[in-house]
Amino acid sequence: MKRYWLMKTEPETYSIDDLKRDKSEHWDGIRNYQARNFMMQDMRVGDAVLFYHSNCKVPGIIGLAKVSKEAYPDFTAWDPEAKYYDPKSTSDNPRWFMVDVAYVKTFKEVISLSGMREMPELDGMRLLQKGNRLSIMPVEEGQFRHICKLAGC
DNA sequence: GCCAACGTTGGC
DNA sequence: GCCAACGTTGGC
Repeated sequence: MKRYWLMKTEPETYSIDDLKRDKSEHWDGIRNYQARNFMMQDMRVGDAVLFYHSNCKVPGIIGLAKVSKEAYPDFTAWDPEAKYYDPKSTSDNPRWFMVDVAYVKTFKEVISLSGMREMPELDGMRLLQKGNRLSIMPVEEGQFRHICKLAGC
């Protein structure tokens, strides 16, 4: 069964343009167990990913990507120089995992968070729930289709 | 830059 | 196992 996801990133750190340039990239730095478990247990190659820009002028969904490699250990956790170094994660017993994500398309216009809050079709969407801080979360098929339709894809 | 919401850590 | 303290996320 194909699944649908939303993945957040700060455009100043890694934007949709960066992914377009790289074509496919490993999604390192996830240090939250819920997000990790989604990657490890549920993400499969070919799953669709809504690409979300956070912490910026107009937060919202800016494009489409897809999972291009299933979960494997996040080796950046082993690097003492890396920003998300975690001494409790080792190569023998990795604590953190990542998937690879491939570029699909950039939307002509960002589908803003505030806009999505106005859409009755998206009622109950996880992204819109109060206090939500997950950087990786599942999206229901109907919600995904609605967003795709708006984006013209 | 502020701050609400949430997750994690660690003392007890 | 409780919970206070702390750190982080991310909208505004």
